[in-house]
Amino acid sequence: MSYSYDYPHPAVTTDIVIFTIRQDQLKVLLIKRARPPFQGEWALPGGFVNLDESLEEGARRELEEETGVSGVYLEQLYTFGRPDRDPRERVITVAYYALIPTDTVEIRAASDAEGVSWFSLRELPELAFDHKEILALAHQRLVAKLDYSTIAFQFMPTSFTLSELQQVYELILGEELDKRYFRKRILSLGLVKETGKEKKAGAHRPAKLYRSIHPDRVDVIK
Amino acid sequence: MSYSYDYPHPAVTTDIVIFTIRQDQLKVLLIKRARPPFQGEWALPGGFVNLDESLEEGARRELEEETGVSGVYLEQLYTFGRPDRDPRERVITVAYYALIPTDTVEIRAASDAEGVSWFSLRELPELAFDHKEILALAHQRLVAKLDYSTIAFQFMPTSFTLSELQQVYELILGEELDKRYFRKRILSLGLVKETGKEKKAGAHRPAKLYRSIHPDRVDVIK
DNA sequence: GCAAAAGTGTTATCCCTACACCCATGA
DNA sequence: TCATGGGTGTAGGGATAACACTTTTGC
Repeated sequence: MSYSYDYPHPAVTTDIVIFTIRQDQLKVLLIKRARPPFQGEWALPGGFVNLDESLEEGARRELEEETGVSGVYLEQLYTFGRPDRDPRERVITVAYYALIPTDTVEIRAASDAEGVSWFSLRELPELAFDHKEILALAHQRLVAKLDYSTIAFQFMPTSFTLSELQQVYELILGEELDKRYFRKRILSLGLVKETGKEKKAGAHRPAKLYRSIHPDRVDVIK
Repeated sequence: MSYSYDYPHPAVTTDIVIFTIRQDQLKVLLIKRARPPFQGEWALPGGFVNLDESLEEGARRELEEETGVSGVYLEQLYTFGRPDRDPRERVITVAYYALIPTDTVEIRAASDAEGVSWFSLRELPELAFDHKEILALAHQRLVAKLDYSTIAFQFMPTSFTLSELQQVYELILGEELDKRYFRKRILSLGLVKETGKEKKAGAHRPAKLYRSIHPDRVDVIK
């Protein structure tokens, strides 16, 4: 079977930068390429877009194939199309990034052996294609969005404490925040509400649990 | 001549939202489609990406073909890929937006007869494909960037008065700004400098002319 | 001399920041 | 009772917002 066109067509893929927080670090999912080009090197998960699916559907399909996760936050990042970015043929990739909540149970990447693994942004290996550039842009976008949106909530489980949320901000920003100001600011947005439950976590006062008012939405704030 | 692939490939185009300021209005360039689909309807300029050019090169080529203009600000906006957005075949379009300075001499769209024309954002015709959506997103991006970048400078000629710059902000934002605060703020950025020349424009005090320190760059501010 | 846009300072308000102690719990 | 993280208020400083009159020119 072969497909013919009157003029040349590029291939179109989606690549996904999948972020999560594990072990108090911001991590990204990479897969070890099983085939050339760049065989044996680490790369972002991704693949060709089917002709009957939208770009976002393609990205979600790849995301689910690699991690088994669905229904998480996914946003288009940028489209990369340098003519020589893939040695096989002209490949244009529409890059997305996804945020996976911290409690999402055992996603496939748990097993290192399969060639799928979480990497801290501080300890990235060499990456295939222009994936280093894609990852850097995704990270930059994420950091920028912390400032003017509720994107960080997408890393949180259904209910969470304000200290947990603050830790997520601190991890991504790489700096410590003032506890009182952080709490005042988050609560003043009116975008989280108390669940009425508490989280007991050891020999100290239990923390109130909150949940997002719009768990499926990222609000622009400020 | 025909091109064959082992699996189906989409077509990839670039479409460009070309903004300028004319007649005290924010305008966008549209072309009347000469061929089906959507023959006779207005659409954004754009076209297929050549296999040996990058996406941005393709967009600049289209921009120059439609307007004769080169060297202006151009930024990737978003990639649109609904499977049914073009009735002919699967077409994925990488949308860009461009800003053209107000003084750029007679660009081709001047002649309405050729089926190329400037439209005020307030008086848009029906648009082909999903171009209404693309244009709306470009406008939204432009408005957002006014707030935290020097993108408005890209509409200005090489030298300009602060009142002219303020008018551009007011036009795009659709609201009046305080003259003193505006001047203080712009000057405090340190991104414009006096040319030493003045602009005489009628029966009133001449205005100092300024120019951008980085005419080729959009700085993030605040 | 008058009409028209250019140019200029001060004050009040709000928001952000910095900062330290008590509370509830488990061991 | 002690160690641990949860939870709370206030005062000072800096940035923002509001506001009106004088200057320079062409006619």
